[in-house]
Parts: sequence; structure tokens; C-alpha cells
Amino acid sequence: MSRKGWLSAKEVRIADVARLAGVSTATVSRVLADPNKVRQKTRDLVTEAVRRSGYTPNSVARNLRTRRTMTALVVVPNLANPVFAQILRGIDDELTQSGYGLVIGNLDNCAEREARYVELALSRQVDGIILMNGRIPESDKRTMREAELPMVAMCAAIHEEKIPNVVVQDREASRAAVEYLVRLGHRRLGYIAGPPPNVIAAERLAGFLDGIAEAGLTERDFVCWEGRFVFSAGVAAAEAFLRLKNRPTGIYASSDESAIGFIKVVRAAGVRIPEDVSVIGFDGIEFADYVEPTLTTFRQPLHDLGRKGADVLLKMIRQGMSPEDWNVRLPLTLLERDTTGPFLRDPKKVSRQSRARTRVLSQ
Amino acid sequence: MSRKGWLSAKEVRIADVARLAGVSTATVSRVLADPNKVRQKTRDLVTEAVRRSGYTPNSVARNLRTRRTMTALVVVPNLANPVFAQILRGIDDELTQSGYGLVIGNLDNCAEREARYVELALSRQVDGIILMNGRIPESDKRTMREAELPMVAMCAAIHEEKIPNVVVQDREASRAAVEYLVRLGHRRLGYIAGPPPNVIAAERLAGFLDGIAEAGLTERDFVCWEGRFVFSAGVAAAEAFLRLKNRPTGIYASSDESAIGFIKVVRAAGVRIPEDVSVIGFDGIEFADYVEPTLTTFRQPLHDLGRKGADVLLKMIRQGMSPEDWNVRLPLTLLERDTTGPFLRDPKKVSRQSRARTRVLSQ
DNA sequence: AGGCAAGATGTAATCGATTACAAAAGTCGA
DNA sequence: TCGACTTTTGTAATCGATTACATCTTGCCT
Repeated sequence: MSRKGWLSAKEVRIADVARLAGVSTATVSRVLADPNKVRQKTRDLVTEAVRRSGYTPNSVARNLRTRRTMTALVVVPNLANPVFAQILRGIDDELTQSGYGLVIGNLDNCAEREARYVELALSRQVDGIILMNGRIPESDKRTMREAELPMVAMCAAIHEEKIPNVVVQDREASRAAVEYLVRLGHRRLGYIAGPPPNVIAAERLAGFLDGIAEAGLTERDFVCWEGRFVFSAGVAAAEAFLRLKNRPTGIYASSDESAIGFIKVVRAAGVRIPEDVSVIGFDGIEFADYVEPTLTTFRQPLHDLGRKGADVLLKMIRQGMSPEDWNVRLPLTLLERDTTGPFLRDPKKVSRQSRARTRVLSQ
Repeated sequence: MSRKGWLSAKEVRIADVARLAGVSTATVSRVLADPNKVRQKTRDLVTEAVRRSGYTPNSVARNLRTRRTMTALVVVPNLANPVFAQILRGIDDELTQSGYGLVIGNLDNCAEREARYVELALSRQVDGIILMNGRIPESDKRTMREAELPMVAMCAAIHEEKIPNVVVQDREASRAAVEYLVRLGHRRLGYIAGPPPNVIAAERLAGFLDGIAEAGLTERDFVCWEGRFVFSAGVAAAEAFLRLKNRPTGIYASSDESAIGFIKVVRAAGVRIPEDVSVIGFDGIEFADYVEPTLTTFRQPLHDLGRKGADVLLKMIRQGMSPEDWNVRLPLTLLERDTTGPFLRDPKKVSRQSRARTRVLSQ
């Protein structure tokens, strides 16, 4: 009952191949799934019939019967963010290697879309889910837990049983960023935060405050600006910064994009980086090495993070929901470049040394 | 016959809902598909049963029966490239609006993966395909044409019947870029190309040559460097540039990333932009506005391009393969910023004026 | 009340594979 | 050559929805 136009061509089914090869559909199926199960001679017959007919199995039918789709759903808050793009590549590599495919669900910070993806998952179109959005409605969590669908949370610590977290050491690295600025002599700091409801943003903020406390600083020694991990957030922070009478000399931005936005604006206003103000970012996107001056930042092991997340998901899918604790927290690397320098009481002409150092965050 | 662990929970099917509501499965199905087809009273009964049981239709089964998946496959060469990320958002918006989902196939410049996606498409897991890879093996083209799967080519002119192209005016804009540099007085030009097998790269190169011819320049007046649209390509081009005795003063890079990579390296070598060398890019990625100096470039209407591509695909899916010519070629916008300036015979101290102009490419 | 059209619901076939189970074919030693 | 056992193949049920067609209600007009 082929439809209007484009399906009119011969739609070849497994039965056609079976007829052509003079065997049953079961045999054809077996040849395709596990060739050793059928005799060499029959196998050749079938293989030839498949080739001649140009048969491709209908995987929708297969998925229905096997109750598996060999596909995982990955929900990202924002595809345009290079951080997620890199993580996705890691996930993709790992899944592909195991014969799984992936569907990417882009939220674009639009809650409404979220429902669509929950739906997708619940309707058995995928075998598991990786969530990278920082906040998930309670109702959805409940629904999905009830559906007992394997699920891992990345970039967003979900404190739920049965949902492992695969994340980086956001809090520790944030603490270390402050420590780094303090060690350079900065005693008045600024922080460009992430969006408040986001769990990662909260972690990094906590780390920042850890560092503040550790350095013996108080509330009067720092300023916080709210951001959304994007360029424009840095721009807004910079504008606020420029209005201050008593400006911080050390800025920690919780994302590279916001660091870069900040730098652009303050430099345009005549502020020198790093002579007047040091800036350190977070993420380690490729771009950070192409701005002027090159951005000091903590690099996330994005590709590894993706692989690890997919690895954990695959384990859950294959072994069923496991009681074991599969939480993972990967360390970051400090890339010390040109936007940070020692605090100068009297910033005059300073010859900038060019660097090329990289050291691993010690914990 | 629930599997090992995670499927042991009650798997609720349409029959369960039907029983609960005291109606047939047909009625339940109708309520879900088109509520007006059933009487108010029955409808309420069913709705309530659905709610109570927590039923979600199994879309794999539905897809098998309806022979549609309401899903499109989008193949991209490189997810990490912000150009594709933006196009994807446009595609996603359009598809979502029409109730379609999308699967993203990331090639990562790895031909082997390509086969996977052809397979995916052929196995009826998607209703249509959008291809953004610049080169598609002949064999695949044939296979897919035979399968008569709706397909549109974006960012890659495929000269095939039944495969509409939705692209930007690569060639025209390239020509205009040269014209722009020439009008500024530059008579010695450099071109950072894309990867040769890529159709887009070829279009842009052709446009560059158009511009050269139009300006009355000859082969001795320009240099070409091969690239791959990425940062590192610009870096390599810059190194070659620096080795030249008679350097070009106007550079046209066929991607923003390569322009940015180029600028970073030549500036480090003491070349001033735009006093010594003018650089114009192509793409208009957000990032181009955050480098120093801000990059003059042709902006692609990425979001619109994505929407348009998806729109054409949906038309093909809904109306069948059409003989009509659905080719689309969108215009670009010149963003005139700070990396370009007039040719200076004797480049001394020049006060740079800050700009904020944008004008639309006239064709 | 009777008749008829329109509307609502149910029955059962169908989509295209996989796979449990049964049946047939092959292998091998006595 | 005859079981006994293993390997290979076939038959038919199954996955979970949709939908053509048949049947049953309902409403309305005379």
C-alpha cells in the first residue's frame, strides 16, 4: 500500500530476500545477525540474495521486536556552546564504538522543549539518556525514574539514587582559580557567575567562596556578577565593573566566553590586561588561545568527559540499573597564559613576558 | 517477557488503557490521535485511564505501522564548528515547529562514519535527510536516490536531479570580498581557501577568482593558501605569508576561524592590522566580534539558512519528491569592522577610527 | 413509530522484523 | 545400518501500535 510518490519503488522486505534465496525469513535474519549460525552454503545463498535485492533491514521493525533501539538521547542546553560540542564528540565516539547511535536534544534554554525529550525517552525511542542541562523539573525526574530508563547526569549534579553523575571538579578548580589569583597578589576579586538555577553554576560559586574563605578574605573583598556562561554576560559584568570606584584587580569568570566578553569591553575602556587587571576563565575552549591577550583558564577534559559519560551509560544499559556508585569527577588543567599577572601596586610600563606554560591542577 | 532489570516495571500498553477505560484499543488510539473522532463522554473515560495508568504510546510500534518516524537526519562535517551549530538551531526550530524531530550525524571529517548514516537513513529510521557535508561518495548518492528518500543538500551544491540545494551565495560574496579589498586600494591579495574536495570551498575559490578577474588583476597579483576552515589553517597560512618577500596587503579568508588564526600569528610577528594588512573573513560567527581588532566579515544568515533547509525538506516529505526546483541561495551581509582599512603606501602612525557599520551586500 | 443518515465504536489485519520451539538434516561410533 | 546426538532450518507467535471495514447507536424528520 505504498504512499503517494516516493515510496512507490520496490520496498524490499526480508520475505523477498528469503524467497529469492529459497530459504525462510528466519534463516535470512540469522545470517544478518550471526552468520556462524548458518551453514556456509546457505549463508552464501542468502548473502547473494541480499546483495542482488539491495535489501536493508527495516530497523523500526527490529527495534519493536527486540525492544531496543541501540540509541541514546543526549540533552544539551545549548548546541552553540563549544563546550557542549566538544563533550558531544566524546560521547559520540564512545557510543559509535559500541554500535550505538545518538540523538541530540537541543534545549536552547527553552523549557518547553524539555517536555519533548522526556516524551521521546519515555516512548521507548532510546535506550538511555545523558542529561547535560543544569536543572530538571522534579516531575520529569520522577517520571523517568519510574520508567526506569538508564540515565546519567553530566555537567549537572543530580542528587538522586540510580542517576550517576559524570562531571568535572568544578568546585575544586574554582577554589584553585581563586587561590591562583591570590598567590599572584590580588586581594580584591571579581567573580562572573553562571545562571543561578544551574547546578554547575552553584558548584563553581561554592568553589569561589571556598577560595575566598581559604585566603582569609571577607565579603568586602569581592564582587559577584550574575552571568549565563556567554559572551554577553561578560560584557554586562564589564560594564558593572567599570562603574565601580574601587575595582577588583583579579577577575575569575566561570566560563571562557564570559571572560572574553569582559576583556573586550574593559580593554576598550582603556584597562590593561594583565597589568591593571588579571582575568582567569574556565572551560579551555580552543578560542581562548586566539584572543588577545591569550586567556589563562582551567581546561575541562571535555572529550574524556564525554567518553566517560557514555561509558557509564552503556554500562547501565547493558547491566541494568546498578546499585554501584558510578559517579565520576574528572580533574581540570590550569592553562597559564597572558591574561594573568602579578598584582602591581603601581602599574607603570611593564614589559610583558610571553609564556607557554601549562601545569596540572594539584589537589 | 521483561528483560533483566530495568524493564521489569509495569510496561503499560494501549490494551491496558483500553481495558481500564472499558473501550477498544481503536478508541484509545483515536482519542490520542484525533480527539474529535470520539464522543465527549468516552473521550473523558479514556483520558482518565491514560492519566491513571501513566501510559505513553510506544512510538517504535507507531512508526512501524504508519511507516513514518517524524524524524529527519542532519549530517554535519564537524559539530565543533560554530557555523554548523547555528544552522542546526535553525533546522531544529523549523522541524520542531512541524512536530518533527532530528537526529544529528556528526562526521568529524571521518568518511567511515558516513556509511553509518547512509545506513540509518536507508533503514527507514528517518523520513528525510539534510546533508551538509561537502562531498558525498557517488555510490551513496546512487543508493539514496534509488531509495527515493527526500533529501536536501546544504552548504554543498550537489548537482543531482531531485536534490534541491539550500545554500548561501558563496560565489557572489567571495567576489564581493575581493571587490571590497580592491576598492580599499589593495592590489596584492592573499586567499585562505577551504579544503579542495569540498564543494563550498570550490565555490568560494571561484568567487575569489571572479573578483580577481573583474579587478583586472593577474596571477602575479595574488597568493592562495589551502586551508580547512579552521583556526590552524589560518596559522599555517600566516606562517607562509610571513616568509614572503613581497607580501599581500589584503587578505580574504574563506572562514572566520582561519582569518582569526591568521591574524593572531601575523600580529605576534609585528604586522599591524589593518595598517599593514587588511583581513576580511567569511561566516560572521559571534566570536568574530570578540577578537582584537574586531573582524570584518561576510555574515551568513545561518539561522535562516537552517530554517529554509528544513522547510524545503518538509515540503518534500509531505508532497513527495517534486519536480519543481526548490533551490535556494540566500544573500550574505557585509559586516565592516576593524580588520580592514585603506591601502597605505607608507604606513606610519595612523589613528584608528572605531566603527560600527553594517551594510548589506548589493549584488 | 419508523426509517435513514451520520456518528461512534469494535474487530481484526497489518507494519517487518526476531526468536522460541519444532522439525529436519547431518555426523559419527558401534 | 542404526540410533543418539548435534547442527541447521522452518513455522508461527510476537513486539505495540494504527486503521479499513463492519457493526451498532444516536438523532432527526415525517
